[in-house]
Amino acid sequence: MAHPSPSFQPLYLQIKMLVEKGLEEGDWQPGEPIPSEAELAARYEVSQGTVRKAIDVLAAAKLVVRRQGKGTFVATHTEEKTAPFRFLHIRADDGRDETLVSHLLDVRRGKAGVEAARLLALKAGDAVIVLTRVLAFGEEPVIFEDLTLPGFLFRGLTRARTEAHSGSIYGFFETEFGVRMVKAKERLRAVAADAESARALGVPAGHPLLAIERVAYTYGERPVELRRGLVATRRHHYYNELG
Amino acid sequence: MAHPSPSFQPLYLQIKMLVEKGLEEGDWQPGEPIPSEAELAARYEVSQGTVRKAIDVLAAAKLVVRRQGKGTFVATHTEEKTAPFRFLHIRADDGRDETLVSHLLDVRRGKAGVEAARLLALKAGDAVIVLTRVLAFGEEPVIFEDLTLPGFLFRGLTRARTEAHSGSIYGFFETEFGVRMVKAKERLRAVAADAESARALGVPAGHPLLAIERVAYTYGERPVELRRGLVATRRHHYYNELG
DNA sequence: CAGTGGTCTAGACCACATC
DNA sequence: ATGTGGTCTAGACCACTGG
Repeated sequence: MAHPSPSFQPLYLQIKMLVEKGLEEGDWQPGEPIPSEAELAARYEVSQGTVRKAIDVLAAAKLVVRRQGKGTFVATHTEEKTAPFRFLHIRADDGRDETLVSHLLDVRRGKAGVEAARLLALKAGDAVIVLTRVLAFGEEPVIFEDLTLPGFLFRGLTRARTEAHSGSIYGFFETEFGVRMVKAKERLRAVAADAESARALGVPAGHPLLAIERVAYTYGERPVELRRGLVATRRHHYYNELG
Repeated sequence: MAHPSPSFQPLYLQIKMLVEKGLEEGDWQPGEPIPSEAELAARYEVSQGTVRKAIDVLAAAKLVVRRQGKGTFVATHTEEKTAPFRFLHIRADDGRDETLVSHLLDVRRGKAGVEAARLLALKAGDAVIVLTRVLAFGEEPVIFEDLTLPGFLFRGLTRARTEAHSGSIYGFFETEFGVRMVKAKERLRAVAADAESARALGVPAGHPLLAIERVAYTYGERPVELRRGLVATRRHHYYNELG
């Protein structure tokens, strides 16, 4: 049955928002299936084609994943098979995929400075947690980075719990804190290594490094992570495709 | 009328390939409309819905642009209104959009080295044209780059003709040589400025620069440009969104 | 086998642009 | 008024998955 049109937006976008709200509110967990198209069509009293268009949009934004014959699943960062490091754009020059190892250097609590507060939509002085780590590809340290997280979303995050978790850190955030990264914006610059980062990455002080500033977002464009990384681009590079 | 299914691929992908071939062969020029969905449906004897799905794919790949009420148009790099610099990811830190000025330093013909030949799918020694230029944002020189082009595609490219053209260089390639850039892959690194680039960009020798290597492609994944740029990230950065 | 997403059709109507 | 793309429906059938 049709809803003739008591609205401005097309029906399928309204349905999309309803399903998105369900995702946001945790009606279905990451990795689990959402209701079938037929069921959603019945529930919202629209045709299956309209539900399909709605889910097309969500799938394009990678909030859900379709699997023919099985169903539509809530996207997750924890699945080995598909893409455990969807947001990692650093690649080896020779194309090998080396094992990625994280060395956690520090976890501390603090207060947000004005800049971090602005980028994370907090107030200056709000509680934050800052992780510092080095990522090594194979044996070689390649990335030295800080992650700044809003304290109220990551209560109970400790060094031990973080180290206990294997796999991508976004998988950890997802399973342990229910925070799902959905989108990110990055700004890249070239900078000279200072003493600390030079030591961490095994390059001489003053060596050129690729600086990446990332703000990552959950549903509804809400920023939930600020990351500043320094990358030694000796045998690795940042890869990007432009369409 | 339906074609029951004498094939492996879905019908709409077959239609998509037919339309894409038309684009590739220049049946319709950049900026001009392709035939209406109804006409394509009649021509290929499929339903309009199937044509729509085919065009959806082409629109997602930005080969065409839909405009409601007007038609579907061949994408172009020459239109001021939409996005004259679709592939330029360098932005000012403060978000201003300064006028972009190109200073062409050199145009010369030469032979492809092994590396350039590999990336451009040529044979080493094949004729290439190399442009060298500086891009300035406002008054400030920001990018110093080389463009290496296959000679056989850009016959008659001269310094004078290049300078005569205003707007994006991809617009120039499109209108003057019929070469349309459709996609590109980039690799970014941090490097130290050598004497030449330091002079061109107004930074001290050894200053960290963002090095961007781009291979740009036309239809069918055919590489047609190799670009190596050095970016002074004093008050500018490389912007990227991750989905 | 039944259930899921994927394709395809035919037709109605809406929103927008142009004449 | 006409032509374009955009939405929506109802129903048929295909392709794939799993019990």
